Amino acid sequence: MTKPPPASSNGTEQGSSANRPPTLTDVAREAKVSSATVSRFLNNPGVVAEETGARIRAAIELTGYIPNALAGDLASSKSRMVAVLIPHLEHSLFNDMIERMVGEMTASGNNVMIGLTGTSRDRTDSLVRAALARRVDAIISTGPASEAVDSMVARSRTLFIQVWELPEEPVGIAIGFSHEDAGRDIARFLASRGYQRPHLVTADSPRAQARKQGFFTEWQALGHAPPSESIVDMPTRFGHARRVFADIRRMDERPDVVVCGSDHLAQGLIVEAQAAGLRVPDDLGVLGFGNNAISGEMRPTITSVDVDGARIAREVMAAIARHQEGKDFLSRKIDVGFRLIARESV
Amino acid sequence: MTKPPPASSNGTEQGSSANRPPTLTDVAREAKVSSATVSRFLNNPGVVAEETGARIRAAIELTGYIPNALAGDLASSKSRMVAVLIPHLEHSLFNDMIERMVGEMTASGNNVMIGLTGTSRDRTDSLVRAALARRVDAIISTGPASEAVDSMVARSRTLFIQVWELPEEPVGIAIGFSHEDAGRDIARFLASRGYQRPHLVTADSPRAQARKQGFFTEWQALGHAPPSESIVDMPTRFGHARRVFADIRRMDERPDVVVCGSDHLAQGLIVEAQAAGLRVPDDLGVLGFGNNAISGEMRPTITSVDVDGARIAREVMAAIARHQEGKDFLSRKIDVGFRLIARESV
DNA sequence: GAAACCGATGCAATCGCTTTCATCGAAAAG
DNA sequence: CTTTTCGATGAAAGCGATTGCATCGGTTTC
Repeated sequence: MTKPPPASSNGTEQGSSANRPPTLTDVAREAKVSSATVSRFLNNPGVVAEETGARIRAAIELTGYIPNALAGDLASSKSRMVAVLIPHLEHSLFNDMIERMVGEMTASGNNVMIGLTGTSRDRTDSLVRAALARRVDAIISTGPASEAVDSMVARSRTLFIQVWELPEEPVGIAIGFSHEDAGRDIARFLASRGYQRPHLVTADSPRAQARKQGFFTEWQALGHAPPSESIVDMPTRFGHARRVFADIRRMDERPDVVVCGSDHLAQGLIVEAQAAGLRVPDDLGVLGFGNNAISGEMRPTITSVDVDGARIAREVMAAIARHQEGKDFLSRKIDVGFRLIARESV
Repeated sequence: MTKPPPASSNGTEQGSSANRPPTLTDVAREAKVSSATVSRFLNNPGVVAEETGARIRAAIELTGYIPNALAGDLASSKSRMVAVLIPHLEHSLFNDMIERMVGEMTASGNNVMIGLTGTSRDRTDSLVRAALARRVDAIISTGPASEAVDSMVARSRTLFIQVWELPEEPVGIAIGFSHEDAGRDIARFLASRGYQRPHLVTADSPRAQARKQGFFTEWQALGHAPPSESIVDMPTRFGHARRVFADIRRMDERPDVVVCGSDHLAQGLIVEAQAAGLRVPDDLGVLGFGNNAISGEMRPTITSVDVDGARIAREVMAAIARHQEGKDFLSRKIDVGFRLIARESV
């Protein structure tokens, strides 16, 4: 339907329909109002008179005007844009959360700039810098940045939201849960199921380490010997399963359950175990993390730890909204908790 | 290391260290040069004298200056930012490609705005609009937009790159391959393996339909009866497997191979088949699409169609570079092809 | 009927950079 | 020794919006 004719028209004196894209002023001229009014119409239609609005709408249609957000953001010194920083896109535990956030942000007229930090601190730093340079309204990150950047962020008006984690003293605010508690609960759960020799697969990430820590402590507090362990690189993924399974088969005292850092890895282990003729969970239990959609659909279904990505997304949105209204935060840490979901694989 | 002291300093007359973030001018004053020089230093260090550069660097350090990209982009009317539009983040065939693109873009100082279009044309349109409003250098999309938007894009200076597809007349340029050819090759391949009754799982997307079309045509040209089919919603994912497998079991003439729209679905089918006691590929072949990392790691490994995501990413980067230099394109369509990778599952 | 108010709009000053053009001293060319 | 050339810098005009303040009819209010 929208089918703007060839730009030009019965424009006033200046035949300004050159080649450059139409500006607010062009629209204003066309609608015979000031550019201020057009701006108001665009940002707050309520304040302009019905009939004027109609004229402006027509002028926009006619000229094929597209607002220049760069100029608008500069003038208003806000960007309607948030940055999301995650380590990876493939094999990410966060995709579900991100997908929801992006959806909600977009729906509320914000845009999302995405940055992949990898595991390098430097990349994170430079991405934070880029985000600050764009004057984003908020930076959502799964990890902390360096101290240098922390202070940059602190000095700026930007809200820094760390998700999936609850550091002692967050730079901005944190929305997440205690990975140590998660590790502890997993230990208790496995103990309650009568498992004797868990094998931990941990990646070299702060979060994974915290879970491991929680697990170790509790497991030993429950009177067991320390569990065995495999280390994998980040991110924890399906493909790691072969090596991990090989590790296990090589051990003298075979583990009776494997605690994985992600559901994808858990899935991989199930596949490996089955390929080797083992039954899950009878011969080997497998526990995932993150409660990805697949865990409910795998055979056997995977026991996992659920983190409410939707809740995190909502809290993030709420935090941004509060921040934009200039309100303060009741608490700088929001614990969204986690839930161990018992299914068939353990 | 970077540890900017409390902003203020022995600044000249104006004690302008108020509360607002430092600007170019602040840095300039501090370094006793004009703001133009600081700007030059930032964008093209080569043109400023060694010693001046040092002073500026120091001033930046001292003030904790972060350039305002909004202002910069407005002034130079380019944004060093590209938009990437994909249907979903979870279960996306494109993640690998996107990850590479984001990596390369970031490395070359560009930022990436990500948009999730879902399957709605409207969402796509409004995201394109948002991208144009931000005056992105390029919009990379896996699908076309509406006509209305097409003309907006055409009118703008923005490069529109459609990936993973090769439409007759791309709006901007297209980097992809023929899905119809892929379907055809799959048909030939299965025929050459002696399969008789393929079952197609297709989603209601143009690309999936094109592949199906190619498959149907070739399969029948080879003298076979039309294959059976299951329809699933987008995106094609692991979880669809249960229903699809149930479909198959219910059929009178059981298929001997299932052609899936993604490796995740293929994985799901293998899991279902095995859970039902079937052996893959002996009792049932399974063919994936996209050559995700898992396909080489599954048991059995999954025969799939590989699309060179890295190549697409490179071509995209090259196209953007060419476009930024104002050069024209030799061709508006770049065929990156595809490769059928035979593994164990078929 | 004058004062106060109000909704709708215009004027013009920003926002923080980039970039053209001009300037200026020093080195190279004549 | 003058004239060019050149490298380094400054002055200032935008870039395209937003927004505080002023204006101006027309209502209300008393």
